[in-house]
Amino acid sequence: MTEKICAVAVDAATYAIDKLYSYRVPDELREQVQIGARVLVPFGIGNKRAEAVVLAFRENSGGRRLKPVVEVLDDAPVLTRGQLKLAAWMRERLYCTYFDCVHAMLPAGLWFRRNETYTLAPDADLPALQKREGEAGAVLALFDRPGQTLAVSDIRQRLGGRSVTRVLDALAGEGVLTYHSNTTQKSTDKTEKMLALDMEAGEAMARIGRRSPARLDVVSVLADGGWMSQKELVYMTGASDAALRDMVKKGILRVQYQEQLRTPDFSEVPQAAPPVLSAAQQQVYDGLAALMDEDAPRAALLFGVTGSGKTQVYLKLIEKALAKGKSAIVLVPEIGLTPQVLRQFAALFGDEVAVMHSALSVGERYDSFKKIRSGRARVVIGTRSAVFAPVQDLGVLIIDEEQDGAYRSEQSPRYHARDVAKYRAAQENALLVLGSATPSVETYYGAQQGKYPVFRLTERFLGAGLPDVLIADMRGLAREGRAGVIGPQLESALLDTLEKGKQAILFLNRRGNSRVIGCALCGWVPECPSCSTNMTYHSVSGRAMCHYCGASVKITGKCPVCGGESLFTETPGTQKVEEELRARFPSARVLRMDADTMTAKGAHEKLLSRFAKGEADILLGTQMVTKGLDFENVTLVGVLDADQSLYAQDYRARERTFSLITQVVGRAGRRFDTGKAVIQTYSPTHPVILTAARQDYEAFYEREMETRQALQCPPVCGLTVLTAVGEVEQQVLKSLIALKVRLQSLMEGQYADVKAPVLGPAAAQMVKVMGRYRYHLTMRAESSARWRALIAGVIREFMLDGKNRGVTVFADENPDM
DNA sequence: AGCACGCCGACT
DNA sequence: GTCGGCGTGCTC
Repeated sequence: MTEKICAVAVDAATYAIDKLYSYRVPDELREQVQIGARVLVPFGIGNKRAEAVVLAFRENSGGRRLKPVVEVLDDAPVLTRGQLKLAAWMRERLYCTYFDCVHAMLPAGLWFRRNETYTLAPDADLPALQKREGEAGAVLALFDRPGQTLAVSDIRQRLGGRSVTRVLDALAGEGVLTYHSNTTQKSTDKTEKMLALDMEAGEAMARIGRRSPARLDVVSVLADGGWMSQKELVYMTGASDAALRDMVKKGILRVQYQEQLRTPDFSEVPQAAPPVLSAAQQQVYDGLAALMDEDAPRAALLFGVTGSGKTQVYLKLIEKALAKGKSAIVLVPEIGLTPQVLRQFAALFGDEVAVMHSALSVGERYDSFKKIRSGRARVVIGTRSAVFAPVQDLGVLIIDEEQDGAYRSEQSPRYHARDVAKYRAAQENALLVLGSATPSVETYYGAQQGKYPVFRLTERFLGAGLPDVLIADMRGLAREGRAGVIGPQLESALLDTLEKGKQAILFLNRRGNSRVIGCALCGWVPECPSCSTNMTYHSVSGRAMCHYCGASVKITGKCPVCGGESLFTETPGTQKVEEELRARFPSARVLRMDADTMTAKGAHEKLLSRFAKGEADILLGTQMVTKGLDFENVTLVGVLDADQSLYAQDYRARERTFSLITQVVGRAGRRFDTGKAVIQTYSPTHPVILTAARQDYEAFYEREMETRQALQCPPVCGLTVLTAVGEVEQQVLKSLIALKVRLQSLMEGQYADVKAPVLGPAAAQMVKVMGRYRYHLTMRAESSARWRALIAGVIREFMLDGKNRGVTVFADENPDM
């Protein structure tokens, strides 16, 4: 028989050395090693055990002597061939390891806690063995008696933390020790003890006799022959656990353990009839349904203004997918996954719904995963990571609010759920629906290029009108000697609202830690002369800097345009604004909602429901208050600092600002025509603000495309950013400059075909995070296989080069910066 | 990233 | 003489 060899992706491998490693499959594991299953392999010089996923089988080892697979961790594959293919696809595009991708696809509960042990042979001559030389003797000295078992971690610790795997393996080879590993999954399958009668009810009664009333109750409760959980039975009859155990022993009851899923129980949500579509909705649905029927990779943009009822169309599409025997995935931004939305899905699809989002516990997520993988749930609703849900036979994949930034992962793998969704839909012949009221510029550009048909919903639900939009010019406020963040227009609108007993929502529109600087008198904002993008302020150096090319200008405290001396850097936080509100409107009840007050689980809902009940007059917060916009009594919405997001140095900043203002304005007038929106800005004539105020996406888009063309940013051009991070600033810069030189020289020779200018090094928005400095190199180039090979190659080379010790580098394509 | 190997200074 | 400092190179 020929040797069997498997190619695996190893967990312990870092990006620089990540590739497929070959291992010999011992004969006794031949049957168990399967593609997509996890195995334990010795890795590195120390042969430390590492988890790995089998990706393929190979014929020969190329003449090398291979290490053997130690153990098989899964009886059945945890990843399908399709998922393995997706992992390879992601790895190539996201500059990450196979295992990073695998981690993204599987719930944390599926991972293992490992406890490896070695047991001394029962017949070992311990005194003789302990006299042995070197490490072997030292290891054996830790044993007190033959047959004893010690954990590897324990042995290692007692020997001063050195790697001991090699000696242990050698001793195991001699037969002195035997290896054993207990791998326990982090989340175990939860079961529930179920009881039922094991004989006729009458006979059972007779056996028990009148002296045990609780037991008689148990029999009568179970008389219909059904199963009931022990927990419930105890609750209903008052019988003790011991009594029930005894009844089982006597043969009156029988036990069965039923798998229990820690998934939300929708059984009490009353079933609802499928939504009735309006004529416009029906037309859109028909178009999308026809695409789904083509059973080929299809993608479409559902461009529906706020309040036009996109969800109804989604529900109908999912219903159709189910009717065809297929599954559906709906992605929503974190903020959109409210209990109300869930109930809407549950009312239509009942127990076929599975939820996946980050607020679930490890166990809950694991159970949702199981419910989906087994096919018990065919409708998945969740946030970003739900795009990996292991549904069988995907029919439709919907991304709601596809422009939302929450679809991009901030940690490795830095995937964008929309990109993964596109790939999945294409691979699995599913329909991809990108839904939005303000599509991302990338998506709309794709639609304009003919990549996706566009379906439009332009009518507002129930014909609700737009609110009055007031663009409040904040320039010159400082000159008048007025301080604070609430301008006169907003102040009077607030007074008016409070007088009428209505409610108001105020947005503090800040993002991350970038500081926009500008003139409070004329609205001037510093711009990079070579990149024509806004610069952001760094208080450490007192300079405004460009994050693409690294150029900077000194901020003197005086506006170069009007000479004014009131430069704003950032608006105060929610706490400060709250104080100001209390001071100016002492009788108003203010509710603050921000990251600080929202740490507890479910705090969101609690706060919003208090607001909905009218327990407060003003709701103040960051983006997360958008959920409150649907409340009937809210007639005023204020955006306190539109500029903070507008001028952030990020080519998507204008797009985000447009989207936010559009949503705010669109929703404020949802129920009443009396709604009012106040947008405070230092740039009252900025096209983004003007187009958003009148909900004119097309005009915004036209203008924005011109800007992107001028800036050479996506979707016109690809952007690749290399970031170096390290504790010694000079070293980070030195390494990054060397990397730049290396890139440039490769693009002179071997990679001349993908030549692109390299900008930087430039400081990151946050130059120093937790004692580590970050600098960027920026390149404008189309991402192609060749380009990615160049980038991946230089990163690997960089990380393997001893000179760069202490500095790590990673790449991102079209990131949010 | 770990981890082992190897070559130098401070200690019993 | 040796214990342990961290520079260097490898991971089937």
